Amino acid sequence: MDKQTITIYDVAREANVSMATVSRVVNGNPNVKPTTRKKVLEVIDRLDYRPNAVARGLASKKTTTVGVIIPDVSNTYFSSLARGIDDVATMYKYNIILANSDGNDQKEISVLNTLLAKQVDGIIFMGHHITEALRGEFSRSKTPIVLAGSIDEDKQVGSVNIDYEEATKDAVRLLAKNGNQKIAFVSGSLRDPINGQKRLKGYKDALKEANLTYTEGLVFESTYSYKEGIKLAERIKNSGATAAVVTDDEVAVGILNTLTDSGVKVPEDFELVTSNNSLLTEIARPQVSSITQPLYDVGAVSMRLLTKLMNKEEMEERTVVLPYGLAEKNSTK
Amino acid sequence: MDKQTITIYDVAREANVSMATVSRVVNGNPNVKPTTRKKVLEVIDRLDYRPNAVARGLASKKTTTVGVIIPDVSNTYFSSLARGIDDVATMYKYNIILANSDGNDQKEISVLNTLLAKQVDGIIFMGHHITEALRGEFSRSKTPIVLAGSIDEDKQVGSVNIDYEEATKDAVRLLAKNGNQKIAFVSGSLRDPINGQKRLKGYKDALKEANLTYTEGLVFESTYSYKEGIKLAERIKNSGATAAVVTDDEVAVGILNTLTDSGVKVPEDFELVTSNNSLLTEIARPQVSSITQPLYDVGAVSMRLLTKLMNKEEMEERTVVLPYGLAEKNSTK
DNA sequence: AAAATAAATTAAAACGGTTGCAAAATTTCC
DNA sequence: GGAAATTTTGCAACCGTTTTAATTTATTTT
Repeated sequence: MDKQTITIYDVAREANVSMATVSRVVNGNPNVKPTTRKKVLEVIDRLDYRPNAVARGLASKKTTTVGVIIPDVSNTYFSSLARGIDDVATMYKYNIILANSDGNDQKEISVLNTLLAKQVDGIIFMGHHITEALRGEFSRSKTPIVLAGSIDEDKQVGSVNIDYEEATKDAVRLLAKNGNQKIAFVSGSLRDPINGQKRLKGYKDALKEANLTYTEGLVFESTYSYKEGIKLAERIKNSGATAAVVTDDEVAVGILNTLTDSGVKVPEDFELVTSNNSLLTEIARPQVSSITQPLYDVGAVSMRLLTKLMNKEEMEERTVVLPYGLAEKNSTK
Repeated sequence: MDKQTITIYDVAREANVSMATVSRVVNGNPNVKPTTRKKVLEVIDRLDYRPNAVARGLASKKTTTVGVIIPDVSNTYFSSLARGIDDVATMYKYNIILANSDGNDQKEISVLNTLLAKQVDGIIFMGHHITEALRGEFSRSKTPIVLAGSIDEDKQVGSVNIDYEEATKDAVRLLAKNGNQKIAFVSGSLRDPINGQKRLKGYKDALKEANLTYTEGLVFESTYSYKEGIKLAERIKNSGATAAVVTDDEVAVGILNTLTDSGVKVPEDFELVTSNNSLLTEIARPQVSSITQPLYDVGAVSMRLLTKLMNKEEMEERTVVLPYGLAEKNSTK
């Protein structure tokens, strides 16, 4: 009953050659006489033969598939990276298996293992905090791995990021220059080294530079959501801060809208700089000044780097740092 | 040099059983004596054996992988669907290969073919307009396919959607009820049957119902982007419309912000209803009334439907229509 | 306790390709 | 025209599982 699938063997028979020759034709191997190639191609076309990628994968030990571990595709930050990843993957004839982890330590490990079981040729990992266990899995596996928009001290794997520390510093500098004495730092989990180490350090350093004192009371940790921003607004206002650097656009806009709705004038009474320069910053009124990150490129470059690792190409540096910018809009003076 | 991979054969040898028995243990086949099972599991654990999914796929003709064709992951509408798809996929032990098509006819076909070559067990397709060529590929392949948030007359494949026609009708009814005589219809490409057939029909029907006349001058076709909304605002205003149903939130907010910035009072002078109820509708000021669609669920249900098709379960209906709602916020009176 | 039945296990054939090596065919060179 | 060199081709092992049919072992039945 099954519309039986036609195999390389069928093609070989019809074309009066061996499977080996068909395989060579399919793989563009040059050691085939032009006339033979033509004959085989005709049969392939006539039978509408399509090589079974699974069988190929088994025989060649290459699946032309890479695994992508992502906290949440429906989050624009990550989906922008994902888009960059897929575009470059496609360019190099790879497909991506996309797996959401919710940034959950357990899921990250289990998903990593299923990806390895599926024999992906490489892995791109996006996450917040890399646990010791995960790091262990990373080094155990001989499959190349690249971190995209995620950092880890252990430089065993490749990674692509921007200089979060300097970027945050620039943002705080701007706020300090504008005369703010109390600048809040509103970030996601400080467990994420991007926040807890890089950005926080940038914040502290910039304060010091401006002769401002660091107080824990001005540091706010939150989850990434608009609602969280709304909740936070009151507390930030009460802290006496007159400005804030925020690491997430949703949170930033939540704060902005809440303050504005309660009569606070932005930027006159309160200044705000956020970090991802997403569409939200354009839509909000006033528009929100923001650090700009080349998200798509971070993804694209990660995948490019991964292709090099998969090809075992020699390379200078596997830790890439992309340039960032600062877009001054209307939430800063 | 290669940390050589350990195979089912190694486990068999170490455990003094045949590969077949190991295979049964791994697959939870009950026909294994408990003591044997235990012995094998110990060896598996000791050797840290992990079944090669590619070999399994070849032997069993099942890859526990489904292909997902998506116009653009970085678009929140689709990434919401994608998230629902992946969650249910994970629940049923499937992984997804995600491939962006940009809604491009050519890419859709080529991507479909590589997914089939990779022997995915099923496919979820999201797209705007299904060409004859694509439909041909669909029916040629015996791999189950489900359309998510996409429609096609040809009911050969499964699909999950909301009733776009009724939803649009409801939105227009609301605007008509509020006294608007000239209601604009701002949609994406009319080539997409969701717009060109369903929604447009709902729009026309509602107009008729309210004794309003349909004019082409009030129909605006645009691409889905904030910028496009900005451009459109002026034209819409000049059309004499005092209200609009918009099919995309970015476009809607673009229109809203532009009108507001130019002094038009919303909802007093102009009313607006959009269609996806994304975060943008909350962030914009005033907040935008919107049709509500269970995007995550559309994805989730699509995947659930696909699992049934992959299992060859008998079922009544493979065309699922999920409920929608209408959230009245501040862009309508 | 032998015969019949059921349960557990094994051997070996797929699954559909790739690839190293040897053989065959072709071309080159004197 | 024939040996040597080169290009094409085919053979067959291999990739790591699943799965069927056959065999062995254990359990019931009488």
